[in-house]
Amino acid sequence: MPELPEVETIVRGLRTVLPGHTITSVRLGKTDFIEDPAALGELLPGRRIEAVDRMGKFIRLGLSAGPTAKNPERQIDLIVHLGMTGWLGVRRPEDPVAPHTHVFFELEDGRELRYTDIRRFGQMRLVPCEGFDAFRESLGMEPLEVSASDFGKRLSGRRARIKALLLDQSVFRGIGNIYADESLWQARIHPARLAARLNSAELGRLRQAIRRVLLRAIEDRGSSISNFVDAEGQPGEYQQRHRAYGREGKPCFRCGTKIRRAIVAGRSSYFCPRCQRAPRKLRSIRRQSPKRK
DNA sequence: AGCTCTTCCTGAAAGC
DNA sequence: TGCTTTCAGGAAGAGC
Repeated sequence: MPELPEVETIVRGLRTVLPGHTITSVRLGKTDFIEDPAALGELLPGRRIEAVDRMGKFIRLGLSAGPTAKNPERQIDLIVHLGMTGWLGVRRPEDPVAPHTHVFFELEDGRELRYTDIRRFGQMRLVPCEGFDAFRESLGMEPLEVSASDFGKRLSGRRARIKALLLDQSVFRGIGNIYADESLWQARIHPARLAARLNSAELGRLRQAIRRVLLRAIEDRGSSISNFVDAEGQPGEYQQRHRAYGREGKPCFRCGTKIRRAIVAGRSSYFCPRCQRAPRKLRSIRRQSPKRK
């Protein structure tokens, strides 16, 4: 569910209600997605939430130095990744608790910041300030901030399929399966094209397509495919603008050809076989995927 | 370097 | 109806 626009939507919601508030205690359910569960209870109570922002698909809560806790002088970031089904939002204690809610951060005003994650593919960890640069450098560039020349540099010479690189968070951070397909459709580039074979016009179109798609999706507060809701519990609307993702067999919005689905980079990929021409090599290879077992 | 397959987990939808 | 299989917005690791 959560790619860059959905995470941005969650972050914007949290930013209006969290900064300035202090975590008083932490309650945990299942913790197998938390790097160091005990550290949450040890290090977070007494810290004030100073900032809420997003890095790719990661949410960062910037926390003040602790009061009497150990290492009181050090600031810490709480880093949260929503995985496939994660959700983070603020509720009152009397509000019903959604199933699969596994972390409650109690705030000084009585409210609770809750983390819910059905599949627990999310991640939660504390990153001390001295570890932050290393963390950030493990991620690629923000797709909404990358210049045209950096965009080209990141992809030039790469023999991987363009879709695989768009999904690679160390190249650009924040693009997932939906927005990769939507951007490639918009740019009229087949997902299985090798990045090194894209010409400069195609690279330019792709960068612009990514920008347009992501910005519009953020305006629409993300895509709600099955159960994504924002920090307030409202669904997004961008799914109504999908042009490729999930549209197998339906007519292309540009040319009317039926949208096809194929596995590229190990993921379901939707594209228009007419607007997005397959690379020559590929047409001979890769027909049927062998059924295992 | 890059590809495919597997795994983590739960639930919805499709298949029989 | 009911049981089984497949698939899902993510990502890391193994093996080739």
